[in-house]
Amino acid sequence: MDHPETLTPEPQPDATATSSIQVLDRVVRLLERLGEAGDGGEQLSRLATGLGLSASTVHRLLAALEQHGWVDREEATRRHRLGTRLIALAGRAADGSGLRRLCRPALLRIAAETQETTFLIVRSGLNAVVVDRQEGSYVIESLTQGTGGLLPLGIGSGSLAILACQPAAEVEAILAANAPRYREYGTTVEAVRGSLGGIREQGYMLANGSLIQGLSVIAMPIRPPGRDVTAAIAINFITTRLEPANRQAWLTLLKQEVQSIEAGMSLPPRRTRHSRNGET
Amino acid sequence: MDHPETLTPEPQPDATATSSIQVLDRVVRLLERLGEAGDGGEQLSRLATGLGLSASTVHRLLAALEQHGWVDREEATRRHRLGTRLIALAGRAADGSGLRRLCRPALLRIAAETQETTFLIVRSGLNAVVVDRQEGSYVIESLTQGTGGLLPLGIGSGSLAILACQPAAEVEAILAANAPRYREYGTTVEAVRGSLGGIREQGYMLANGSLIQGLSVIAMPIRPPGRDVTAAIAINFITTRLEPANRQAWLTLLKQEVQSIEAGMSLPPRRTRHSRNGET
DNA sequence: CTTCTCTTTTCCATCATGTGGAATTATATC
DNA sequence: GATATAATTCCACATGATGGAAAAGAGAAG
Repeated sequence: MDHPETLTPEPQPDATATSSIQVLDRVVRLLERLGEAGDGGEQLSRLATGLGLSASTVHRLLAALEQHGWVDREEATRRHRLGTRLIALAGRAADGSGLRRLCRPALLRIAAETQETTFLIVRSGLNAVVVDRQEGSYVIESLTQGTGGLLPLGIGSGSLAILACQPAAEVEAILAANAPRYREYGTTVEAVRGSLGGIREQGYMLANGSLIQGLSVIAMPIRPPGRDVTAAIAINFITTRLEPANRQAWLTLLKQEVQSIEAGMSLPPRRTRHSRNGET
Repeated sequence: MDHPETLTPEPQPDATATSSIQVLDRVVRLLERLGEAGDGGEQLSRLATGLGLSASTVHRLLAALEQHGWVDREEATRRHRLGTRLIALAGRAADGSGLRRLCRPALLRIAAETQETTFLIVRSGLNAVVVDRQEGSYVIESLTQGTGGLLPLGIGSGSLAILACQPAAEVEAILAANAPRYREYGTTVEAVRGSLGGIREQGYMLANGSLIQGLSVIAMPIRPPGRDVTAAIAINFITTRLEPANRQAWLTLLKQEVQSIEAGMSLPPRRTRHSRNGET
């Protein structure tokens, strides 16, 4: 039960969510660290020290993960990176709720109409994740998130729109938990909390270069009748391109599309009677 | 009679790759099964029987996965589905190799020029995965794969283009391994093998409605100077829109873009030491 | 409301399973 | 070629994952 580590300064002060299954926790931390590695990938020894695990353990984990395609290994450099199989898994995850499929036509229409890049954003615990993205003609790649992009709830307009629609108690919990991260983005809990009221009243978030210089965003939460709000659609504009004249038109368009999506979700969760009778 | 306890066929059906870590294997199988579940998600008991595991084990696994955001749970229906966190992880996986970032501008240009939907496809073990996708004006959603789409190597034009560029020995191994799956797609090992020669000669794959009725595809492998070929770009056309007059133009355009990508990859960080010590 | 059935969750004794140190082999650096 | 560093294999050990049993919930039917 004791860990007589000689060189490890701290056992694990980080304590990223620890569940009842040790291996799993380690695998998750391992993959997350791999995700942070740059293009070159990461080498075993570095991962081992970074995670505070023995090289043999990391080696075993990596080998197992590689067998499942969750980790790819460049033979030449002997470096590891996240495996392509994860991409396939995530594709299913994105389709799983049906939300992406449901929203894609709307994203397409909005992107086509506004000529701007449009996003579908979904809550993921304390974060917001870009689930789908539709390019407009004006590409502002470097400033915006790609599919799979992750931001703390409260950072980014779509993220704010989602946060604003959570129950009050949960909002506070989220704010508290994310507080340390806000600093990284140059904002504070107070500032974030301050934005929420307006969003709730108006039903949308309008950012005029407030998060990123020169980038304006219109974001609107998707509020399915019965269920929780966990998604939003956001349109990114180069600030100079979002003229007041257009703004109202885009808001109307967005509102319209969102309502149509919500209508599509109002069908009650399909009740599945277990009629499966394959094996006996 | 309800409990299929009578047989307990095999503790390990061994159908899927089994690594040295039992929990991991189970988690992978669990997630994959969740991925196959429809929009409604899957319930614990069904997962348990489907995987041949005890309910308590599955419960523990699900709880742990949920803590990490890898599984989402709809409280109302008590059903489980793949978690949104996986989407974020996959985003990093897709960016990890730098390939997606490198290719996106090309995808954008091609999609803009041809007005058709364009794909970046990457090898993932025995499969090919859609890593990125750019919509054109003509949306043919239902026929084509979304991001994360998975097909066996050999099925689909991009997939074929990648397969054609693998070393001969590996091609045969892949064909043999995928043979059972080809049948599901209405083709055979021989047919697939037959297509490869032409691709190698021409340097691209042109499908005129051969895989899917009415859908034509031009696909070209990305062949980085030193490394293995693991990616391809594909353009999907409604067959009637791919006129012979345009075909050559699109091929030229594609070739040009691919070459530019290859040029961008030609600066690998590490030099490749030539220590042949393979299997003998 | 009561009863019955099916599903999910908790508990716990058991031992299979994953663990890390040490030894070995491969690879990079000088 | 020599040295240093990283990757891999081996192994005895006890930690941590396991499944059965039983409790707690959730519906459905009477």
